[in-house]
Amino acid sequence: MSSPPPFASSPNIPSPTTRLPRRSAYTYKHLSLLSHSSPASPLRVIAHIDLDAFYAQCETVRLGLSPTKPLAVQQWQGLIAINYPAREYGLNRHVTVAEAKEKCPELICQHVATWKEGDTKWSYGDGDEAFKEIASRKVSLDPYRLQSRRILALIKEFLPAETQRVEKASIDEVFLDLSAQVHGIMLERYAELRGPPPYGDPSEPLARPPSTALDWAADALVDLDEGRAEEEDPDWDDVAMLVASEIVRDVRREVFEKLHFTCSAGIGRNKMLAKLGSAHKKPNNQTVIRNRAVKQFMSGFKFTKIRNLGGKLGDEVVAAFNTDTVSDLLPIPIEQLKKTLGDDTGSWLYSIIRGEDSSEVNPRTQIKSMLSAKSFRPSINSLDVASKWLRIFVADIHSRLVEEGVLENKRRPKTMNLHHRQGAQTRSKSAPIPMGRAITEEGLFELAKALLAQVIVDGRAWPCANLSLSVGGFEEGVQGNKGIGGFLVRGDDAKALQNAQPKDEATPPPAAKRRRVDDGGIARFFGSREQSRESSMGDSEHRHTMPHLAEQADENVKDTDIIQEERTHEPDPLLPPPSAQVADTAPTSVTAQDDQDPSDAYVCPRCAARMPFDEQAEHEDFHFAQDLQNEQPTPPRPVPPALKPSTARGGGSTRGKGRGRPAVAASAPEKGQKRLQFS
DNA sequence: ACAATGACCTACGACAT
DNA sequence: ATGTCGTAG
Repeated sequence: MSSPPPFASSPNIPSPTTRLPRRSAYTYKHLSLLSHSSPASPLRVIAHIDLDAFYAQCETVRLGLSPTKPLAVQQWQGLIAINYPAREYGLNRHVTVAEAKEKCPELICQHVATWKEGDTKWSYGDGDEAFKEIASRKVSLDPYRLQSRRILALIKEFLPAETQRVEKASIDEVFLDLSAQVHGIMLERYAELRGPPPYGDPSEPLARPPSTALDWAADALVDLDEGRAEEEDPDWDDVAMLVASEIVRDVRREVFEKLHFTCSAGIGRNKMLAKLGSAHKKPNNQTVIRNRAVKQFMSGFKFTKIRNLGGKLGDEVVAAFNTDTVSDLLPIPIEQLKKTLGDDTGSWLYSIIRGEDSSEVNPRTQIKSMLSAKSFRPSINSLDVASKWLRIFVADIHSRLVEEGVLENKRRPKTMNLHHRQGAQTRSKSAPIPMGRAITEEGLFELAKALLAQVIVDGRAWPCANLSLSVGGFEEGVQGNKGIGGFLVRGDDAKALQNAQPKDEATPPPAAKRRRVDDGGIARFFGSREQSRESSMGDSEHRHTMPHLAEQADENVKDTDIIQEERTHEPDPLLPPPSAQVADTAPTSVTAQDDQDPSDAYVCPRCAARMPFDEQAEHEDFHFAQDLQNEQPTPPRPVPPALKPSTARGGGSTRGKGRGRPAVAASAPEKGQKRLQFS
């Protein structure tokens, strides 16, 4: 327990004077990293927001009920969500409806919406009735997706666009990287943070923040680490947390006032801590895990509560070390973790139980796939019945595609997957969704049937216990998409145009030309017939940005796919802006700021380069980028846990290098890396 | 009172081929 | 590119 606190201002060493240190543990560099939401900034602030009993709240809101009434969401005979008032009665998932009503007679059990064969839309109905018709209905989570979208949209609207970084983590959770916004607010509030670093040296510590107590309002604060006192003066990380906490409170208030949903939130220096924090106090509360409280907070947990340790990997760790608590794991040396779990997983675990997690908030709010599925209670036994379900899946997926903006061609899926299960065996088939033509229900249906046919041909298909259909590989509409994929597609379409002969319009594509029988059969339904029908509906006009020339060109399709996948990663080669040339060649001989500054020029405090004022921002960006490259030869340690127990660990063979994450990750074997970013 | 459970539905990502 | 598996809520 006497391990040194992370930062230099440690009160560990009895200071000769009882006076407080006047310097912050944080530097100008840390502050600058903060403004760029860099995971390397120790000042980083991440929030996790989690809607309280989300499905239940959706129903309460939809029905206009008082949120104090106990309510549960029913699916067939089970309960899949229980609101907090109902939990007071000791209800939990998987009491049956009958048991629940016994414990809480006034409980409202609302059944989820369902699709019924032949329906053009899901609908709400009586729960008993739904259960009777379980064989002909499937549940729809659409109402919840809709609310989820509204909430997400509101949050994105509320946060300043310039600094927002929002990741949709699930239907009822988001991560916010508040670093950049917090940085801006801190500069506004504290003039002492604004200037350039003394001597132009970014490694100079910041001045200490005012030592007045911070006002944490009603936030739940986590207990401090041992040896830390509440009276210990705040540093800038505390200030950053406080500012973030204010933002989160405002977000939550907005969501409540505008949409009537309550949520819980966690605020911490990374995603893992934020996530643990949001679950700490529910409902309708927010928890701040200050850096000075991280150890205390973490040590109380079972590590199986930590993301990625809730499954097989967690079991493996439990088995290997005979404990499920964080605190029991802490004394285990990293070498032993690595030996037992593999290098990557071992060092990832070592960090994560110490509250370190450098994973980034992925600014992504759109879904990547959608799936519609049904488990068959008595299994089904015929193609006929299966086809009927495929119809429903397609209707479901198609209507969701419409909401996704596929009709306006904003985004469209590339592939379709069909999963099939009988008993323990599970099989899946997938196929590309023909490009360049409108996506129609009919087309999707025929494609789905073709996939099912493949499964049946493959082997025994009946009785079938589960079927699911999904579409994925969503691509941006071509407007905003400068990716080479889109470019080549365009080129290919053009080629297709040249090759295509009028014959295609008149006759179905000659089957003889096709090597693969499956392709042919499928593509026909997205072919010219569908196409002409679509265009007559005036749909294709929407896609003017990408000239899908109304040609179907089966033979050419195979040429198109090759490059598709290579959507290159972003790290643009950090080209120094013109004004930075000096910096490149003139090393860090920063010494004298001999700026007798003629007021028409800006002189960079770091490299003494002289430039017009309006190039200053760009130039600073250059240094920032350069710093990133210089100080973290390899990205500090994102090291996602190597999942896949079988391969990642044991053999220690890291030869799977060809795949996985881009470029930089390749330089993984870091020697004597310092990992100084936190200490 | 509470934890652990199992079935279900949806979604994401890694990896093997 | 297709298929399987692990994880999570």
